[in-house]
Amino acid sequence: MANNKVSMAVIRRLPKYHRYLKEMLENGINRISSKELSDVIGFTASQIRQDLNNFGGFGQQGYGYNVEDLYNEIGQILGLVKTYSTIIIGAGNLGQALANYNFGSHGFKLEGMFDINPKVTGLRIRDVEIKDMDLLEEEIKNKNIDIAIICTSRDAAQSVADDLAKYGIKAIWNFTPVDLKINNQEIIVENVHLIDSLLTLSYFLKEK
Amino acid sequence: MANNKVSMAVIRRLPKYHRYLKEMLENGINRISSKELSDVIGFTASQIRQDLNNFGGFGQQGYGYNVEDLYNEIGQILGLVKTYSTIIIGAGNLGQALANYNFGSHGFKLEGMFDINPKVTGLRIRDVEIKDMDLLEEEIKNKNIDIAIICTSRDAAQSVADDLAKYGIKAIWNFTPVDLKINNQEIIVENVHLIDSLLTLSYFLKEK
DNA sequence: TACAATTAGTTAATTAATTGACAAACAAAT
DNA sequence: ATTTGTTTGTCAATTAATTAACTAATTGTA
Repeated sequence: MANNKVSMAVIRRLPKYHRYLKEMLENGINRISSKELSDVIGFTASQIRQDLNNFGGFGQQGYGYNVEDLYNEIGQILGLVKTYSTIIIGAGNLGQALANYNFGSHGFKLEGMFDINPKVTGLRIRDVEIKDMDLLEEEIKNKNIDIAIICTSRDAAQSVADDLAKYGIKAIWNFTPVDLKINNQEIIVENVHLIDSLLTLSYFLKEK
Repeated sequence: MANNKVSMAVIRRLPKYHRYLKEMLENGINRISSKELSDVIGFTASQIRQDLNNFGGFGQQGYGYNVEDLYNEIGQILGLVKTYSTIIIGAGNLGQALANYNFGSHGFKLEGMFDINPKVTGLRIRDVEIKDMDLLEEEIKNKNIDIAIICTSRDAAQSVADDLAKYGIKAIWNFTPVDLKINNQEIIVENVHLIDSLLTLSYFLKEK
């Protein structure tokens, strides 16, 4: 399973499956067919079966899928079996908001926050101290940080990303309106680009 | 131009064109070919030409595209010609962070913030007072609000969205981990789903 | 136990998206 | 004025993604 390359379109649907299955689990539903899942999630039943079969046959003919098993399988596929250590670079409004966001429940532990601004360094958000950027390298190496969340200004973003790459970060979750260029193909970069999302909304609003 | 239905894939690339063209404009570049744009933006030159031709022939053979004109054309397509009035529902960490985010520069004006929590109502963020939810209907109607940004808890999201629809909102930018169900097809809903983005990152991290 | 109903997995068909190719238009140089 | 090189817009070809159809396994029921 997962032998041939799975398309990006499929991968980006997985979190949605995961979300809906969790909800069903919480509601005590323990069995679901692709048809029923289709009705609530909005993908076609055929697509759901295709998607899941990229990773293996999790269902059973005549029965459907066991909700708990499928939820766990998808969690495994998404890598939610271990805890990832994260840091936030840039402790402005967005950085602080993300620090307060409850990613911990999904297995992402916030190990540190960094900023150059002396007005915020020393402050603590949810028991995590905001440290000066000078301590970044040491922290990444000592605590073996997996994921850096970049919430700096647009101008600082690329240079911070270069440093992170140098210090051995494994993944970058980027909230700045910049497409980060990282030479090392081993490093995962996921961009959020909030403005792009807002402009897409704006496009459709104008169309009406 | 823009006669036949433009695909979602194309529309979601427009903000990226807009971003890169703005940067070029700021750097004093006033002429660009699809080939050159391809090199910096990462789409193929063919795709760029196809994308732009969904909306009209903005270029000229032998010359390329005028950066300023193209930037303005895409801005127009994205609806960035008028100012949209927005409100934020849910003035917790994320709501406050978004209030401080500089969307104003793109033509989105924050007209109000709302929360049920008396600990935050009355506070002011960037000159915008956080009001009680009781005043939501009045504000939307009086100030003719275009876009509501939902930053409430997961549990409150759908009920807030139902109210917004009732009060005549035109678009919803949703930051809660819920797929909002709005019957009125005229209302635009754009979901951000930060967790989905993080889980996608997690997937690729696990793959390594 | 037999039979009808259900449903996953899989292959085929269809549709959508991307890439390639090329003629016509234009710019720049001689 | 002519020629050469560039580059778009567009059509065709290709590739990717989605949907439909079908088979075989299993469930539930009589």
